[in-house]
Order: sequence, then C-alpha cells, then structure tokens
Amino acid sequence: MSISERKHREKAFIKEQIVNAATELFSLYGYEHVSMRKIADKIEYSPTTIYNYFKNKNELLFELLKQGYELFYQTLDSTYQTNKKEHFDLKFKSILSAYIEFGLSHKDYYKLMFISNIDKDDSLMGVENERAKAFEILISLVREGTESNYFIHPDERLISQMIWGQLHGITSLLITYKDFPWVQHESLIDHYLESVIKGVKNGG
Amino acid sequence: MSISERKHREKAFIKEQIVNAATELFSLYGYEHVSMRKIADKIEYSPTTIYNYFKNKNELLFELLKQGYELFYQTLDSTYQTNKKEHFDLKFKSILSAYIEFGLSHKDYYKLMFISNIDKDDSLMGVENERAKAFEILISLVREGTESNYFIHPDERLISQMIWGQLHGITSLLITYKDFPWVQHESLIDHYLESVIKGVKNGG
Amino acid sequence: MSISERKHREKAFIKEQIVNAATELFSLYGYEHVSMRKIADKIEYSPTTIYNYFKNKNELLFELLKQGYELFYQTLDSTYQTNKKEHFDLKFKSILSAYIEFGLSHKDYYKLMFISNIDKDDSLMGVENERAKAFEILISLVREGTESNYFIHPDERLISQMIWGQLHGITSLLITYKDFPWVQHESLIDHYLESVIKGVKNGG
Amino acid sequence: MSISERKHREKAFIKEQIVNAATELFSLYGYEHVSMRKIADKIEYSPTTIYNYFKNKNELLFELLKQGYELFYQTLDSTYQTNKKEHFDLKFKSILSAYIEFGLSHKDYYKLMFISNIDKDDSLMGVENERAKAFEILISLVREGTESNYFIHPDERLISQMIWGQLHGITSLLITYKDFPWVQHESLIDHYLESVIKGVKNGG
DNA sequence: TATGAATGAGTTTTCATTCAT
DNA sequence: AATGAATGAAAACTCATTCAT
Repeated sequence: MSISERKHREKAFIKEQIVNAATELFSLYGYEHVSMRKIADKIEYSPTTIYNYFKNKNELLFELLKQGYELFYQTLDSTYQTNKKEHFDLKFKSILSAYIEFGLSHKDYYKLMFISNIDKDDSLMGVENERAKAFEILISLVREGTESNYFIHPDERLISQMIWGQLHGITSLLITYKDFPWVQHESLIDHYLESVIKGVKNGG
Repeated sequence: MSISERKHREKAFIKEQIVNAATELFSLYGYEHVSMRKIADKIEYSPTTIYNYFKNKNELLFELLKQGYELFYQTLDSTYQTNKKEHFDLKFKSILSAYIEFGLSHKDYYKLMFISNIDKDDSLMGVENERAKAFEILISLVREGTESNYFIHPDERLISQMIWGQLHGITSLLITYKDFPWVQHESLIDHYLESVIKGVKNGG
Repeated sequence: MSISERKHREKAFIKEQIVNAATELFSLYGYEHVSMRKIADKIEYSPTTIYNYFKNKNELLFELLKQGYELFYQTLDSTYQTNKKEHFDLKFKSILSAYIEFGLSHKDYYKLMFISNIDKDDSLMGVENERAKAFEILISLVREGTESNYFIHPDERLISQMIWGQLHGITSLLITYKDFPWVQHESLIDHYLESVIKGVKNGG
Repeated sequence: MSISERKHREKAFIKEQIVNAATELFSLYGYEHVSMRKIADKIEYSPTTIYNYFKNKNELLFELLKQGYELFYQTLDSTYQTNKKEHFDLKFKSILSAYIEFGLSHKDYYKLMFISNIDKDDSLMGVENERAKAFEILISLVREGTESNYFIHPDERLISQMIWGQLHGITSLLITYKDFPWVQHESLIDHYLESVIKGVKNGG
C-alpha cells in the first residue's frame, strides 16, 4: 500500500466516522437540533475539523443522503437479483417486503430520505437522481408485471406510484409513531403486504 | 353587537391571524425554522404582541394543532353523518376519501399533524387525545364492517391500522413530493382507493 | 364624610395596597426580579392601573422607601419618648435594641433601605432626608451622652457612626445570611448589645 | 517558554480580563444590571467570546467569587502567619484590621461576597465552602482567646459571630454609603477597632 | 491535517411603559 | 379610574462558520 493510498484511506475513514455520527444524531434528535459541535464531540474531534471534510452542514447531509440512497438501492437490487428467477408473485412480494424492511432497519436514513422535509439547498438536488435509480428497480418490476397483465391496470406508472404510497404509509407511520399501540409488528406487516398485493393484483 | 362582544371578536380575529400565519410558515419552513419574529413580520405586528396571545411558541403550536385536529374530526364526522344510512361500501369509501381529501386540502395542517415529528413538549400531550377522537370514527366504522364479516380479518385494530397506513401513504407522499411526476391526481387517488378497498375486503 | 373625601380615601387605599404588595415582593424576590405585572397580579389589578398611582417603578420604590423611613423614625422616636425620663443607660440600650428590632421585624424594609444598593434615580434623592430625620434621634441621644462624658470619646459624630456601624453589622448579617448557623438569636443580640455598650462606654 | 505555555497564558489572560471587567461592573451596577454584552463591550470582544471561556453568566460569577474568597483567605492567612508569634492582643487586632482593610481595598469583591444577596444558582453552592475556609482563621483565633479566658464569654461561636457582625457593619457601611459625611476614615476605623476589642475583651 | 479563538446573526422571551378608550 | 392592546429595548444564549496557525 502506498503512502498516498494510506492517507486516502485514513481520510475516508474519518469522513465515514463523521457521517455515521451525524446520521445517528440527526435521526435521534432531528437535523435542526444537532449542532456541528455535537457531531464533533461524538467523534472526539473539534468542530473545525468537520469543515476540512465537508464544506458545510448541508454538504454533510448531502453525503449522508447519498449513502442512504446507495444503501437503499443496494438493498432493493440485491433482493431483486436474488429472486430474479423466481415466480413473479414471490419476486414482487420480496421487493415490497425489502422496502419496508429497509425503512425499519435504517430508521435514521428513512426519516431523512423520505419523511423529513429538509430545506434542500440547491446543492442537494443531486441526490434526487440517486433516489430515482433505486425506484427504477421497482418500476421495472412493475413493468414486467403489467406486460403479463398481472395488475389491475396497465399503466406501470400508476401502479408503481400506488405501491410506493402503500409501502411508504406503513413504513413512515411505524417509524414516526413509535409509541402508538400497534398490533404485533410482524403480523401487521404480513397482513399489510398481503392486502397491498391483493389490492393491485388482477382477479380475486 | 355589544362593545364587549366586538372586542372579543377582535381579539379572536388577531389570534386567528397569528395561528394562520404560523400554520403556513411552520408548514412551509418547518417549526424549527420559523421564529416568532418571522410570524410577527408576516402579520405586521411586533413579536411581543404574539406573547400577549400565546404564552410561548409551543403554546402557539398547541393551539394550531388543536384546530387542525378539530377540523380533521369535523371533516370525518360530517362525512360519517352524511353517509350514515348508506350501504357500507359507500360509507366506507367516503370516509377513506375524506381522509385523503382532508390532507390535500389542508396540507399545512396535515404536515404538522402527521408528518413533522415535532419535539412535543409535555404541555403538548393534550392534543394527542384530540387526534384519538377523530380516529375513533374510523375505528368504529371498521368495527361495523368486521361485525358483518366485511374484511379479510376479524381484528378491527389490525384492519384500521392497515387502512391508516395506506391512507397516510398516498396523502403524505403527495404533500411531501409536490414535484414528483405523479400521474393525474384524481385518477391516482381513485384507483388507490379502489385498490385499498379491494385489498382489505373479503372475497374477490 | 364628603364624596371627595371618600374618593380620596379609596385612592389612598389602593395606593397602600400597591405599596404593600410591592414591599413584600421586592423583599422576597429582589427589586429587579419583581415585574410590574407581578405586583399587579398580586392585588388583582391590571399593570396599567399602577401607573395611575405611580409615575413608574422607581417612584413606587420611592414611596415605599419613604414609608419605610417613616416607620423607622416612628419606631425609634416612640422608643425614645417612652424612655425619655429613664436613666441614660436604659435609654441608650433601648434605642440600640429598637434599631435591631426594627430591622428584624421589617426585613423587607431594612433590606431595601440599608442593604440593597438600588440604583437610585435622581428622583429618589429625596428620601435620603427622611433617613436623616431618624438618625437625628440617635445622634441627639449620643450628644446627650457625650455631654455627661458617658462615652470613650467626646466626638458625637464619631460615636454615633461607630454605633451605627455596629448595629447595622449584626442586623444586616442576620437578614442576609438567614441560613448561617447562628447561635440562638436572642442570646446573640443580647450579648451583642452588651458588648457594643461596653465598647463605647467610658470606664470598665 | 513553550508555545503551548504561551497559549495557555494568553487564554488565562483573557479569562482574567473578563473576570476583572465583570467584577467591576457587577459591583458598580449590580449583577442583574450587567449584561454579557456590557462586559463584552468593556473588554472589546464579542459577547459570544465570553461563552468560550465561561459556560454562562452564573459560572462567571462563580469564578469571580472564588477568586474573591481566595484573596480574602490569603489576606487573613498572611496576616495570621505574620503575627503568629506576637502577643494575642496584637494578633487579634491585626486580624480584625485585616478584615476591614480587605473590604475597603477590594470594595467590588466585598460587595459581591458579603453585601449583594445574589440569587445563587445551585451550581454556586461550591463557593460557600471557600468562604468557610477563610472564617476558620478568625474562629481558630477566637478559640485561642477563649482558652486563655480572654473574652467576656467562653462560647467561641458566640464571640466570633459578634465580631463578624461588628467588622461587617463598618465595612459594609463605608462601602455602601460612600457619600455619607463620615469622620476621617482612618480615625474612625481606629476607634472602631478599639471599641470592638474593648467590647468583647474580659475585664475593663 | 487539526484546532483554538472569535464572531455575526439569530433565537426565545421578559419587561417597563404608553396610548386610546 | 381602569384597562386591553401594543411595542421598543434588551436580556441570555446558541450556532454555523471563518481564519490563522
């Protein structure tokens, strides 16, 4: 390993530390309530140091969201690849399931990515494209379904938007209303998915 | 109209102005990003004046949420009353429709009530009860359905939580992602409702 | 009683109420920590009303101090009158005792009059004269003593200033350090007075 | 001098500047009337800077009082050490004299330490112990006196409280009533001390 | 590269006071 | 005489950010 490479890795490591600390704190207390100092304290660096890695707080958020969307994409994609050869029913359900699973396993990211309406700087617009890449998986799967007349409606945009809505609904509620008297999570999600599929699937 | 009554109305009017300005600004920029000064500027009063009507920023939020939940309740209840005698299918759909309609007609309120995860002061706990009252309508309607074996599952809590999830999903997405290339709203919502009902309704 | 007299009395009554409330609150929480609103609340009038009786907060303090000095004067004077014919020893001691007694019985006043260093508006200068009147009693008594060579020093100003210092010392400490582990108050004061007298009195 | 040491000194220097400015202003106008901005203005820094050195206004007061009590202790202790071997009369008088001297030389400190009744935060309780340390000197000296039957009363607590009262009396009056027509200071204090000693000393 | 020092802009809130009625 | 409404001024404090080293 060359010297410059080692330095590069160290640098990436600190950056990663910062992003991790920020993700946790942002999710825990909300973006607005987390000061640069608090992030710095958590990783035991000075606040100034963060500015050596990120131009400002917003860029830090940007990086964080990029990683979130990347992880989101990886999650959906790997599910997709794993089930590629399976029957459509299974493929479809596994993707829906993966979406919810992602949200509940990475509440921090999901909140920042899909719930919080953070005042996006112009510089933040970039990440929207990242999100699109992940959605493409869902859309192409739906397209596959429409082609074989699987869904109640032939418009793939309509169907995928409906599905996104339903997936987002339960995911965001479970995250936001942690203390609501939900029925048992697993059972709720199971029935929810069944219902969603029943709702969009052709026939009865 | 007596003098005291006029005064009372004036006072109520200013309070209303404050709440309206706050609602709009909170929803637009987020509770944290809206200062008392900004609210005051909007209604062209001094910041101090707001404190003559509300003890502090949190109480202002409280009032605002209370009004939101009240309106939410009224909306659902009037829909319920209107369709009381109708066939269950119609009754049921009209309530679901009313929920989404409320969210889209009062985006500001909906955001503050169901999307923003505002750090609620203890003093704010009161409004949670207001919300419960509104939900009671949905729940009792679902109960009516379960009694006649309308739904795929006999547990009214399960069914109503699923329905809330689905309603919240589309409503919050449409509000949060205003600029997303949605298919035509009306058509989307129509199909969405059909799908939700198909998904939870017994039989095929 | 004429109508104007009744009105005059009512007016005086409210003024008195205000002064009483203010005295209590000022002493309890400190002049700076008592707002006009708090005084108003206590007497169940509006803050504005106070301004119908006093030009501003400082004038209210002025009135209050005036009453305090008046009471101080009355206390010393009545003690003086009562013991006029007594032996000098007794007369003298009773005045010293009355001073301390006044302080401890009217901690509120004493604090405001002799301890707090309130930023006296020019308008407040007037009360200083009131205080002088009260001191005059002490001084004239001391003068009587010096004339009969009672004290260790012939200068009546010197002696009375020394005595004031000693009286103020114990009085202010007992008021300010309420929680100090004092020996029993009565005994402390008794011995204190004995000591003061022994200290300034001629002979042994 | 190493670089880190220089930095350390600079930091200590600014802290000292802040404390000095605060001491003077607090004493002059009262703790409540001095804003962080006013202190900052005096030392020509921004108000924020003060917060880089002290957590808040109360901590600044705390530091200041700590220094005051430390100086108080040093003053009494060095007087005590210097006169350790002297005759009790001299030793005793020199301590009394040192107390008054301290008050008049450091009026600002004395006011804040013994006259102002500042609403002490819980965090401030610590300094009370500092004060006790200083008093210990006076008390132990008195104890020495009582053991040899020097005083009019065998209770060392009684005697030391009486003495404190008398010392505080003249000191606080001279500080508070700067403009009172005092007889010549030096002479007043001399006679005062003589009188205090005569008052508590056995025999005549 | 890491950071200590510094700050401008902004936050919520309190208060004495005025004015029209 | 009493007061509701309104406000300018100021308070303590926080924060993202810059700069020199």
